[in-house]
Amino acid sequence: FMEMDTDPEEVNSLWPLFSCQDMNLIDILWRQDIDLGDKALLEQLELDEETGEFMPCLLPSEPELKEAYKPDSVTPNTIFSRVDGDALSFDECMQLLAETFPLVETIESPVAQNPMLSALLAPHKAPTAVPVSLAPAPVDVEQAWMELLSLPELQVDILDQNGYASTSMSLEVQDPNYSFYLPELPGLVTNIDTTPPVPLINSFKGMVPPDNLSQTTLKAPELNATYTTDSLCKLFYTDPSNTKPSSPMLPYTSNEAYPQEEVRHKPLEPSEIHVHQFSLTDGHMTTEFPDSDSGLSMDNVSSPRKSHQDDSSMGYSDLEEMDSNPGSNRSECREMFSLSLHGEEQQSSPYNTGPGSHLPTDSLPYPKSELVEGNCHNQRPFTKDKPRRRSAGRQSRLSRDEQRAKVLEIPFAVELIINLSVDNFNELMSKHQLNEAQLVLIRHIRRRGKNKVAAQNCRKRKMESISGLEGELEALCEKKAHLLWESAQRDGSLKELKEQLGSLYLEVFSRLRDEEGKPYSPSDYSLQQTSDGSMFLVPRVKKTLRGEDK
DNA sequence: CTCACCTGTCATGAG
DNA sequence: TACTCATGACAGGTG
Repeated sequence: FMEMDTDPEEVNSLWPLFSCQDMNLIDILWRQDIDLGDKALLEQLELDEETGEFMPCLLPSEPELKEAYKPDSVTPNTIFSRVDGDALSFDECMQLLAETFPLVETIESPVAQNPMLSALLAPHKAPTAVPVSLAPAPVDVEQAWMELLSLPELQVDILDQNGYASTSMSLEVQDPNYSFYLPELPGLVTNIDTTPPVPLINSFKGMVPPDNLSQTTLKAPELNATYTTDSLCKLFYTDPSNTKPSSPMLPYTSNEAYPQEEVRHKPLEPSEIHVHQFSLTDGHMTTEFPDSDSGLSMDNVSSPRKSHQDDSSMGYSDLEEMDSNPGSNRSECREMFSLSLHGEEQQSSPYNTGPGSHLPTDSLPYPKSELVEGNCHNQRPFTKDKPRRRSAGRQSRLSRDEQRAKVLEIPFAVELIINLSVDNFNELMSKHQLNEAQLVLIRHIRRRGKNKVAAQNCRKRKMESISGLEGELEALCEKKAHLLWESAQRDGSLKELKEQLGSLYLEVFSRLRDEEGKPYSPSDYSLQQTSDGSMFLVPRVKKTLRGEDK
C-alpha cells in the first residue's frame, strides 16, 4: 500500500485510520487485484464463443488463497468468508473496499469500475488499481491507452519494431500492455528488479501455471547505458530483496517519478514515441514532447529495427507501413490480442461506433454506405436479398484515420481534412505547425477519405447503371412482347382478311356464267384485277395441256 | 470451411 | 505540376 501510486500526504492522513486488519485487507485485495489485473484474470474469465465476451468463472486457485491468507491472521470478514466459497471477483473486491473505506466511493475512474480495463491496464497502473491510491490523473492516460489498444496496428507496430516480442514472450503477448512496455526498456529486467514482493509472487503463482511464469523472462537486448539506476527506480517499483528476473508486469510508477502533468505525456503511448523519434531526428518539435524525468531518452527507446531506419520513415510512415503489410506480424498479433481487446474496444474506445458512440458518423458529408446500399438494395440484380447488419462493425473501421490522426495529434478533425476545399484546406494547414509525419498523414487521410467517397459514388453509379440497364432490359422485353403480340394480332387480322377475300372470291366466281349459262370452273379460270380496278376472267394455262400441245 | 458480398484502400489514368 | 475524380483490382471482414 505504501508503495502505491498514492499521494504521500493522503497516505499519511489515512494511515492512522487503518487498523492492522485493514492493512491486511488492503494487502489481500491488492493481491486479488494484481491477480485480476494480469493473466490470471483472463484465466478467471471464460470466453463466450457466442458473444465473444468474457464471462467470469470460478478461480482455480482457492487452496493457494487459503494457504496464503490464513483466517486466523485476519479479522473475520465477509471477504474471508468468501475464501471458503467462491473466489472474489474484482467487482466484489471493489464493492467491499467501498464499504470498508467510504473514501473510495469518490473514485469515478471508469477503469476502476471495469474489471477488464483494469486488468489490461494493471501492469502499468497497478497502484491505481488499488482503490486507496485514488489517483485522479491516470484517467487521461487510461483513455489514451484504450485508444491505442484499440488500434491493432499500433500493437503490432510495437511488436514489429522490436522483433522478438511476438516470438519470445508467449505470456506477455496475451496482454498487449507487455508488448508496449517490455521492448521499450531493453535490458531493464535483466538488471533492475521489477518483481513484486514475495507474497505477491506466491499468490500469483497460485493463479498462473509455473511454466507460464518462467516464460516471463524477457530476452532483452543489452542494457542501454542511459538507463540510470535512479531513473529506473523512479520508473519501476523495485524490491531489493528479490533478484529474480521476472515478468515486468508490475512496473509501478510513482508520483514522484511521474507527476500528473507528465503522466499524460509519458512514453505510455508508443505512437508518441514514434513522433518523438521523428522529432528528435528531424530537429524540431522537441518542445512538444519534453523528456520525462525518468531518465529515459527517446533515442534509447528506439528499437533495433527502428535504429537503422530512415528518419523520414518514422512516425506516420510506420503506421502506413503497418497497414500496407498484410503479411507482417500484424495479423498474427491481431489474433493474439483479439481475446483481450475485443471487450475493451467496445467499451472504452472513443472511436467505438456502437450504441452510445459519439463518433459523428451521421454528420459526415459524404453518403454513408447504408445510404448508398439502401438506394440499390431492392434493385440490385445480382445480389441476394440479405439484411444489412454490418454497419456497426464497419463504422469502427471508418475511424482508423481518426485514430491515426489522434495518435499523431493532428489538431483538427478528419472530416475537416477530407471535406475542406483546397483553399480552405491549405489555409488550415498553414495555420498549424505540423511536422512531416503529420503532413503525410493528413495528405493520406485526405486522399483516402476522398477516394472512399469516390469509391462509394463509383459503386453507387455502377449499381445504378446496372439497375438502369436492367430496367432498360425489362422495358425492351416488354416492348418485344408487345410487338410480338401486335404481330400476332396482325397475323390474325390478315388471316381473317384472307379468309374473307377467299370467300368473296368464291362468291364472285360462282356467280359468273359463260355464254351457255354454265358456271366457270375455278380450276380453268381465275379472276384477276388490273391497276385501274377492272376485273378480268383469265383462263388458267395447264402445263399438261401445253406439254400435249407441243 | 467455403462462398458471396461489402467496404476500404491502392494504383492508375483522365481531366 | 498538383490535384481531383473515376474505376479496376485486391484484401479483409462478415454472414
